[in-house]
Amino acid sequence: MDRERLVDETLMLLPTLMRLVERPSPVEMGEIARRGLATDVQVSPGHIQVLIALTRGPRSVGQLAEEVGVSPPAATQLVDKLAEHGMVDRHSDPADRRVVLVDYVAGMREVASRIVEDRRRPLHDAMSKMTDVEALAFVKGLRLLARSFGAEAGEEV
Amino acid sequence: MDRERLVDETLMLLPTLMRLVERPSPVEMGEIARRGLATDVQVSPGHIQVLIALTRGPRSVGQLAEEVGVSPPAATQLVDKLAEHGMVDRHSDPADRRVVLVDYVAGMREVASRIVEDRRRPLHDAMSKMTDVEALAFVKGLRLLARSFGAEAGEEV
DNA sequence: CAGGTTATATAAGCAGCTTAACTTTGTGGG
DNA sequence: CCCACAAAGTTAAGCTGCTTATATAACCTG
Repeated sequence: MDRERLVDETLMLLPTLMRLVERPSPVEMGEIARRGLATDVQVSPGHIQVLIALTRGPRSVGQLAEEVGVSPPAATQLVDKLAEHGMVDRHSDPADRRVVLVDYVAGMREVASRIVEDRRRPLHDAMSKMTDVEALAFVKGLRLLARSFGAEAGEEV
Repeated sequence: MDRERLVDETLMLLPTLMRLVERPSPVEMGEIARRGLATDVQVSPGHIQVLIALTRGPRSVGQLAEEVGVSPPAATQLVDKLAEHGMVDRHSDPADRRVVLVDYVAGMREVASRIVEDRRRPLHDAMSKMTDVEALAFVKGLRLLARSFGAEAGEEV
């Protein structure tokens, strides 16, 4: 099989895809607005990643940075913005007061889930056109790529 | 099967992957340096996309913008930088002098191919761990996602 | 309790994109 | 024939999301 062509097609598709994903969609703003929050919110992929990570429980800023794959200052920034809009809260870990634990503001878990849902939709649509085997292979591919590029970038494991 | 989990994992993986892909890798610079060109070159995913697109023949700036999935000014910028480093050339289309045709500078086709090769490597490594079926499913998934997100972003077809 | 390390935050700066406005070239009806 | 409009590209201005370097506070160890 001609893998070279697949590789090149991936090199063409991946950046284009990410530009589309990054393109601000006004949908979430409406969703937030309906809750009486600020209407000019831009929800970036990074914010979505944080919201998803938090569904699995509170996280320190450092853990978020690692899970999302950004530097600690970038994680601080992501949390700043989400906190600014009342989505999440910071409180320092009683066990280690250097650590800042981030969690949903009470009642915002559901709002977050709706915001994430909006992001999920196009992805869901795309996946509905794949078989189970294809969907699994796709995600497996993403995992392999992330690992491979991570190694290239000198990621310590 | 639990598609929701796959969707969420994709939402977590995709942005992380793109950050890794965007991370400047010093490899290409070395490659370029060996040819006597400037050593401080940063080759972004967008530049790689242009270089790949040009392997299929000369392209107008507008065509490049469309293939790469960016606005015309962004395409101009990409071409600017590649031209600055002597990789590509502009000449106006004799048939329509508004059109600017972009093509490799003589002899740079091979250099470009080496630069792209460096980008290909981690991708190639990752794909070598997939079966043929998986690799095809992966690329098919990327295509579906690009289409789906493109539709969401109001892409005219 | 001094000195080093760790977790987060602040500051400064850069790359890549966007929209808006401008220039040049092509086109089609009066 | 020419004038108004459309199209291709560029220039300008501005924003976002990241990075590294630096600062601050808390923890830990001899």
